[in-house]
Amino acid sequence: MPRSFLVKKHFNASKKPNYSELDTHTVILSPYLYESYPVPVIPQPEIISSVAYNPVTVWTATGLLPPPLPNDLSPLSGYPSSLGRVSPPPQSETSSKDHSGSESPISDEEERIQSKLSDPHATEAEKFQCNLCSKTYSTFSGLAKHKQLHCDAQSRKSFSCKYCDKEYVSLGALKMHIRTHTLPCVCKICGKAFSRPWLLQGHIRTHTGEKPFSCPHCNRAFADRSNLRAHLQTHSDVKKYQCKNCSKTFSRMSLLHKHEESGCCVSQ
DNA sequence: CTGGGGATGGGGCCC
DNA sequence: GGGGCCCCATCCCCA
Repeated sequence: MPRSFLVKKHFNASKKPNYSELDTHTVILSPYLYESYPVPVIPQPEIISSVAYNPVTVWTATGLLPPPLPNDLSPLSGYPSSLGRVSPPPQSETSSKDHSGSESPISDEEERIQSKLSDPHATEAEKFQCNLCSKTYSTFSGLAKHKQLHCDAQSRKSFSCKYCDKEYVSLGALKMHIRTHTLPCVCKICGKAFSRPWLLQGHIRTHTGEKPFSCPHCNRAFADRSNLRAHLQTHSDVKKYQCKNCSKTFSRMSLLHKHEESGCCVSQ
């Protein structure tokens, strides 16, 4: 899966991009002032109607303050249940999970049958017509169900992004998606932009060195919970991702993929 | 080459 | 409806 349209990040000094060129709309505030935390700069989008779009308000310092370090951050108390469970198979195409694919799974015929089954008068002449697709129903409830499950949802699927082909059934979903284009959350130190505040928050930890997630088995600490979770796999004898052929286990799916690509599964 | 850490994106859920 | 958070996934880099 492509990592998205975001510009590939390079944190090595030798590869550090000129973030000031990323977005001419961004304003880089003076660095090293994190007692006030970064203020996101919202490019004024023209991707949706001005009526619909409601720019994100300026954040307050409290809104971006790093979370306190609760005691239950330790994986011992908070993680085992999730860590122990088996991950679902990876999605073959994440874009298929977005809101654009939210059509009702109920076919027209099934819907009609459902409508009739649920209504004792379904055999009567159909007199309730959908004003969107002209389909007729014998009862109002049948029509209402149709509109709720199918037609209204389709008619609402009209919020499309001007930056890409994606469509969304709700304005909120579109707004969130648009943030991935406009990247309104800008780091005051390096100017890097993010789509969501918590992404920026995690990024800020790379500057501050804050690592609130500590491993209960060793002295390591991590700035990101997911990375701690991955690290905990390294302490496990039986790791989460197993090769179907040689039964070797790996702490990360990427390692399993590498293993498979190296020829283990091909040779058997 | 392999394993692991760092960084980050997106969907989903909850409030 | 929106924001915050969680979880999963992935890419990149390094030892």
